[in-house]
Amino acid sequence: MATPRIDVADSVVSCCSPLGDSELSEAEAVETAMIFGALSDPVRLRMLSLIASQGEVCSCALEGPLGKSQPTISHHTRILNEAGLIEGEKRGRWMWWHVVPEQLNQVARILAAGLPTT
Amino acid sequence: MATPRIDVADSVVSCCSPLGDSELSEAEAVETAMIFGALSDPVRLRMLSLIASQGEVCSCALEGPLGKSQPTISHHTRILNEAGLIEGEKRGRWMWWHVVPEQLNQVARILAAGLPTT
DNA sequence: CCGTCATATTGATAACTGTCAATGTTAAAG
DNA sequence: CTTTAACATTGACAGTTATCAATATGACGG
Repeated sequence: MATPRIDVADSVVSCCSPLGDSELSEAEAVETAMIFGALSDPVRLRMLSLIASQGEVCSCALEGPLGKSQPTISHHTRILNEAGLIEGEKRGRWMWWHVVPEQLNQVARILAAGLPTT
Repeated sequence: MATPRIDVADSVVSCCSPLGDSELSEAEAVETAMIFGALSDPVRLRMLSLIASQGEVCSCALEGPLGKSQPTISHHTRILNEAGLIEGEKRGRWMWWHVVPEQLNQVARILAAGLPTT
Protein backbone atom coordinates (compact mmCIF):
# COMPACT_ATOMS: atom_id res chain seq x y z
CA MET A 1 0.00 0.00 0.00
CA ALA A 2 2.25 2.74 -1.17
CA THR A 3 -0.60 5.19 -0.99
CA PRO A 4 -1.99 5.83 2.43
CA ARG A 5 -5.72 6.07 2.57
CA ILE A 6 -5.98 9.76 2.88
CA ASP A 7 -9.51 10.21 1.67
CA VAL A 8 -12.03 11.00 4.31
CA ALA A 9 -14.90 11.65 1.97
CA ASP A 10 -16.72 9.06 3.99
CA SER A 11 -16.05 9.85 7.57
CA VAL A 12 -15.39 6.72 9.51
CA VAL A 13 -18.03 7.72 11.96
CA SER A 14 -20.66 7.98 9.31
CA CYS A 15 -23.89 8.41 11.15
CA CYS A 16 -22.62 7.91 14.74
CA SER A 17 -25.51 7.90 17.10
CA PRO A 18 -24.61 9.74 20.27
CA LEU A 19 -24.18 7.70 23.41
CA GLY A 20 -27.32 8.68 25.22
CA ASP A 21 -29.85 8.69 22.42
CA SER A 22 -30.71 5.11 21.72
CA GLU A 23 -28.82 1.96 22.42
CA LEU A 24 -25.65 1.70 20.46
CA SER A 25 -25.72 -1.12 17.95
CA GLU A 26 -22.98 -3.68 17.97
CA ALA A 27 -21.63 -2.48 14.61
CA GLU A 28 -21.63 1.17 15.65
CA ALA A 29 -19.94 0.26 18.90
CA VAL A 30 -17.14 -1.56 17.11
CA GLU A 31 -16.70 1.29 14.67
CA THR A 32 -16.62 3.94 17.37
CA ALA A 33 -14.38 1.88 19.62
CA MET A 34 -11.85 1.70 16.80
CA ILE A 35 -11.67 5.49 16.69
CA PHE A 36 -11.32 5.85 20.44
CA GLY A 37 -8.68 3.17 20.24
CA ALA A 38 -6.68 5.41 17.97
CA LEU A 39 -6.89 8.09 20.65
CA SER A 40 -5.94 5.78 23.49
CA ASP A 41 -2.18 6.03 23.14
CA PRO A 42 -0.04 8.80 24.67
CA VAL A 43 2.29 8.96 21.69
CA ARG A 44 -0.60 9.32 19.27
CA LEU A 45 -2.22 12.01 21.39
CA ARG A 46 0.95 14.05 21.48
CA MET A 47 1.35 13.42 17.78
CA LEU A 48 -2.15 14.69 17.14
CA SER A 49 -1.46 17.66 19.36
CA LEU A 50 1.68 18.50 17.43
CA ILE A 51 -0.08 18.25 14.10
CA ALA A 52 -3.08 20.23 15.30
CA SER A 53 -1.02 23.05 16.72
CA GLN A 54 1.17 23.40 13.65
CA GLY A 55 -1.44 22.92 10.99
CA GLU A 56 0.70 20.71 8.85
CA VAL A 57 3.61 18.55 9.91
CA CYS A 58 6.06 16.33 8.08
CA SER A 59 6.57 12.82 9.42
CA CYS A 60 10.23 13.59 9.77
CA ALA A 61 9.37 16.38 12.20
CA LEU A 62 7.61 13.99 14.55
CA GLU A 63 10.40 11.55 15.16
CA GLY A 64 12.41 13.95 17.29
CA PRO A 65 9.78 15.50 19.57
CA LEU A 66 8.11 12.17 20.23
CA GLY A 67 11.31 10.28 20.80
CA LYS A 68 10.28 7.26 18.80
CA SER A 69 11.86 5.38 15.93
CA GLN A 70 10.84 6.01 12.34
CA PRO A 71 8.87 2.76 11.94
CA THR A 72 6.99 3.53 15.12
CA ILE A 73 6.07 7.00 13.89
CA SER A 74 4.87 5.49 10.64
CA HIS A 75 2.84 2.96 12.57
CA HIS A 76 1.07 5.64 14.59
CA THR A 77 0.35 7.95 11.68
CA ARG A 78 -1.23 5.02 9.92
CA ILE A 79 -3.54 4.30 12.83
CA LEU A 80 -4.59 7.93 13.19
CA ASN A 81 -5.21 8.06 9.45
CA GLU A 82 -7.27 4.90 9.39
CA ALA A 83 -9.39 6.35 12.16
CA GLY A 84 -10.03 9.37 9.95
CA LEU A 85 -8.39 11.73 12.41
CA ILE A 86 -5.55 12.89 10.17
CA GLU A 87 -4.93 13.03 6.46
CA GLY A 88 -1.64 12.95 4.64
CA GLU A 89 -0.25 14.23 1.40
CA LYS A 90 3.03 13.18 -0.13
CA ARG A 91 5.03 16.08 -1.50
CA GLY A 92 8.37 15.06 -2.88
CA ARG A 93 9.92 12.74 -0.39
CA TRP A 94 8.02 14.12 2.53
CA MET A 95 4.70 13.10 3.96
CA TRP A 96 2.71 16.03 5.27
CA TRP A 97 -0.03 15.42 7.81
CA HIS A 98 -2.92 17.54 8.95
CA VAL A 99 -5.88 16.90 11.23
CA VAL A 100 -9.46 16.38 10.06
CA PRO A 101 -11.53 18.82 12.12
CA GLU A 102 -14.80 17.27 10.97
CA GLN A 103 -13.85 13.93 12.41
CA LEU A 104 -12.68 15.42 15.70
CA ASN A 105 -15.94 17.32 15.99
CA GLN A 106 -17.92 14.24 15.11
CA VAL A 107 -16.28 12.24 17.88
CA ALA A 108 -16.70 15.12 20.30
CA ARG A 109 -20.39 15.22 19.48
CA ILE A 110 -20.81 11.57 20.32
CA LEU A 111 -19.58 12.25 23.81
CA ALA A 112 -21.27 15.57 24.40
CA ALA A 113 -24.62 14.04 23.54
CA GLY A 114 -24.16 11.13 25.85
CA LEU A 115 -25.92 12.78 28.71
CA PRO A 116 -29.48 12.75 30.00
CA THR A 117 -30.87 16.19 29.45
CA THR A 118 -28.77 19.02 28.16
CA MET B 1 -34.40 7.84 38.08
CA ALA B 2 -34.96 10.39 35.46
CA THR B 3 -32.11 12.73 36.07
CA PRO B 4 -29.11 11.20 37.76
CA ARG B 5 -27.58 13.62 40.18
CA ILE B 6 -23.88 13.68 40.10
CA ASP B 7 -21.61 14.61 42.89
CA VAL B 8 -18.40 14.21 41.02
CA ALA B 9 -15.92 16.06 43.12
CA ASP B 10 -12.84 15.95 41.02
CA SER B 11 -12.95 15.20 37.36
CA VAL B 12 -10.21 12.82 36.31
CA VAL B 13 -9.28 15.14 33.51
CA SER B 14 -8.58 17.95 35.86
CA CYS B 15 -6.87 20.54 33.79
CA CYS B 16 -6.76 18.76 30.38
CA SER B 17 -5.30 21.05 27.80
CA PRO B 18 -7.09 20.71 24.47
CA LEU B 19 -5.25 19.06 21.64
CA GLY B 20 -4.53 22.06 19.49
CA ASP B 21 -3.59 24.61 22.10
CA SER B 22 -0.09 23.85 23.23
CA GLU B 23 1.87 20.67 23.04
CA LEU B 24 0.46 17.98 25.23
CA SER B 25 2.78 17.06 28.06
CA GLU B 26 3.77 13.47 28.55
CA ALA B 27 1.83 13.24 31.81
CA GLU B 28 -1.30 14.78 30.34
CA ALA B 29 -1.04 12.48 27.35
CA VAL B 30 -0.87 9.41 29.55
CA GLU B 31 -3.80 10.61 31.62
CA THR B 32 -5.95 11.40 28.62
CA ALA B 33 -4.99 8.21 26.81
CA MET B 34 -6.21 6.25 29.80
CA ILE B 35 -9.65 7.82 29.46
CA PHE B 36 -9.84 7.22 25.73
CA GLY B 37 -8.71 3.69 26.44
CA ALA B 38 -11.78 3.22 28.57
CA LEU B 39 -13.86 4.28 25.57
CA SER B 40 -12.05 2.04 23.13
CA ASP B 41 -14.02 -1.12 23.74
CA PRO B 42 -17.35 -1.96 22.05
CA VAL B 43 -18.77 -3.58 25.16
CA ARG B 44 -17.93 -0.55 27.30
CA LEU B 45 -19.41 1.84 24.75
CA ARG B 46 -22.68 -0.08 24.68
CA MET B 47 -22.56 -0.24 28.44
CA LEU B 48 -22.12 3.51 28.65
CA SER B 49 -24.91 3.97 26.14
CA LEU B 50 -27.24 1.80 28.20
CA ILE B 51 -26.44 3.67 31.39
CA ALA B 52 -26.71 7.07 29.71
CA SER B 53 -30.07 6.33 28.14
CA GLN B 54 -31.59 4.93 31.31
CA GLY B 55 -30.16 7.37 33.79
CA GLU B 56 -29.33 4.74 36.33
CA VAL B 57 -28.69 1.07 35.79
CA CYS B 58 -27.98 -1.85 38.06
CA SER B 59 -25.01 -4.06 37.21
CA CYS B 60 -27.36 -6.99 37.08
CA ALA B 61 -29.26 -5.30 34.27
CA LEU B 62 -26.18 -5.10 32.08
CA GLU B 63 -25.26 -8.76 32.00
CA GLY B 64 -28.15 -9.72 29.77
CA PRO B 65 -28.15 -6.99 27.12
CA LEU B 66 -24.38 -7.10 26.72
CA GLY B 67 -24.15 -10.85 26.65
CA LYS B 68 -21.15 -11.05 28.93
CA SER B 69 -20.41 -12.90 32.11
CA GLN B 70 -20.75 -11.27 35.50
CA PRO B 71 -17.00 -10.93 36.12
CA THR B 72 -16.59 -9.33 32.72
CA ILE B 73 -19.32 -6.81 33.45
CA SER B 74 -17.66 -6.00 36.74
CA HIS B 75 -14.35 -5.58 34.98
CA HIS B 76 -15.78 -3.08 32.52
CA THR B 77 -17.70 -1.03 35.05
CA ARG B 78 -14.50 -0.74 37.02
CA ILE B 79 -12.60 0.61 34.04
CA LEU B 80 -15.31 3.12 33.15
CA ASN B 81 -15.41 4.21 36.78
CA GLU B 82 -11.66 4.61 37.07
CA ALA B 83 -11.78 6.79 33.98
CA GLY B 84 -14.31 8.98 35.76
CA LEU B 85 -16.97 8.28 33.17
CA ILE B 86 -19.44 6.60 35.49
CA GLU B 87 -20.09 6.57 39.18
CA GLY B 88 -21.66 3.85 41.27
CA GLU B 89 -23.64 3.62 44.44
CA LYS B 90 -24.36 0.47 46.36
CA ARG B 91 -27.93 0.21 47.53
CA GLY B 92 -28.66 -3.03 49.29
CA ARG B 93 -27.16 -5.75 47.21
CA TRP B 94 -27.33 -3.82 44.00
CA MET B 95 -24.79 -1.56 42.44
CA TRP B 96 -26.36 1.36 40.61
CA TRP B 97 -24.39 3.16 37.96
CA HIS B 98 -24.87 6.53 36.34
CA VAL B 99 -22.78 8.55 33.93
CA VAL B 100 -20.75 11.64 34.82
CA PRO B 101 -21.78 14.31 32.30
CA GLU B 102 -19.00 16.66 33.37
CA GLN B 103 -16.39 14.11 32.43
CA LEU B 104 -18.00 13.34 29.09
CA ASN B 105 -18.13 17.04 28.32
CA GLN B 106 -14.58 17.50 29.43
CA VAL B 107 -13.35 14.81 27.08
CA ALA B 108 -15.49 16.18 24.28
CA ARG B 109 -13.94 19.58 24.80
CA ILE B 110 -10.45 18.20 24.42
CA LEU B 111 -11.35 17.00 20.97
CA ALA B 112 -13.43 19.94 19.85
CA ALA B 113 -10.60 22.29 20.68
CA GLY B 114 -8.06 20.36 18.69
CA LEU B 115 -8.72 22.28 15.52
CA PRO B 116 -7.44 25.41 13.81
CA THR B 117 -9.65 27.59 15.96
CA THR B 118 -12.58 27.78 13.63
C1' DC C 1 22.38 4.88 -13.45
C1' DC C 2 23.90 5.33 -8.65
C1' DG C 3 23.68 6.87 -4.07
C1' DT C 4 21.00 9.14 -0.60
C1' DC C 5 17.09 10.45 2.01
C1' DA C 6 12.15 9.95 3.69
C1' DT C 7 8.84 6.73 4.43
C1' DA C 8 6.49 2.12 4.42
C1' DT C 9 6.53 -2.77 5.46
C1' DT C 10 7.95 -7.07 7.72
C1' DG C 11 9.22 -9.87 11.55
C1' DA C 12 10.12 -10.59 16.25
C1' DT C 13 9.23 -9.73 21.03
C1' DA C 14 7.51 -7.89 25.35
C1' DA C 15 3.58 -5.85 27.41
C1' DC C 16 -1.18 -5.17 27.68
C1' DT C 17 -6.27 -6.51 27.38
C1' DG C 18 -10.77 -9.03 27.22
C1' DT C 19 -12.80 -13.11 28.69
C1' DC C 20 -14.51 -16.63 31.81
C1' DA C 21 -14.29 -20.30 35.69
C1' DA C 22 -13.49 -20.44 40.38
C1' DT C 23 -13.53 -18.23 44.59
C1' DG C 24 -14.12 -14.41 48.01
C1' DT C 25 -17.14 -10.79 50.12
C1' DT C 26 -21.11 -8.63 51.74
C1' DA C 27 -25.99 -7.90 52.49
C1' DA C 28 -30.79 -9.40 52.60
C1' DA C 29 -33.91 -13.33 53.73
C1' DG C 30 -35.46 -17.37 56.32
C1' DC D 1 -26.72 -18.81 62.06
C1' DT D 2 -27.37 -20.49 57.54
C1' DT D 3 -28.62 -19.75 52.93
C1' DT D 4 -28.94 -17.12 48.95
C1' DA D 5 -28.23 -13.26 45.77
C1' DA D 6 -25.30 -9.57 43.75
C1' DC D 7 -20.67 -8.07 43.03
C1' DA D 8 -15.75 -8.13 43.37
C1' DT D 9 -11.34 -10.48 42.93
C1' DT D 10 -8.04 -13.91 41.32
C1' DG D 11 -5.88 -16.83 37.98
C1' DA D 12 -5.30 -18.46 33.48
C1' DC D 13 -5.37 -18.03 28.58
C1' DA D 14 -5.90 -16.14 23.95
C1' DG D 15 -5.73 -12.19 21.19
C1' DT D 16 -4.02 -7.57 20.53
C1' DT D 17 -0.61 -3.81 20.54
C1' DA D 18 3.67 -0.93 20.89
C1' DT D 19 8.25 -1.08 19.81
C1' DC D 20 12.46 -1.47 17.10
C1' DA D 21 15.96 -3.73 13.76
C1' DA D 22 16.13 -5.02 9.20
C1' DT D 23 14.59 -4.42 4.77
C1' DA D 24 11.85 -2.65 0.86
C1' DT D 25 9.95 1.25 -1.89
C1' DG D 26 10.26 5.52 -4.13
C1' DA D 27 11.82 10.14 -5.08
C1' DC D 28 15.45 13.43 -5.71
C1' DG D 29 20.37 14.98 -6.92
C1' DG D 30 24.49 14.01 -9.13
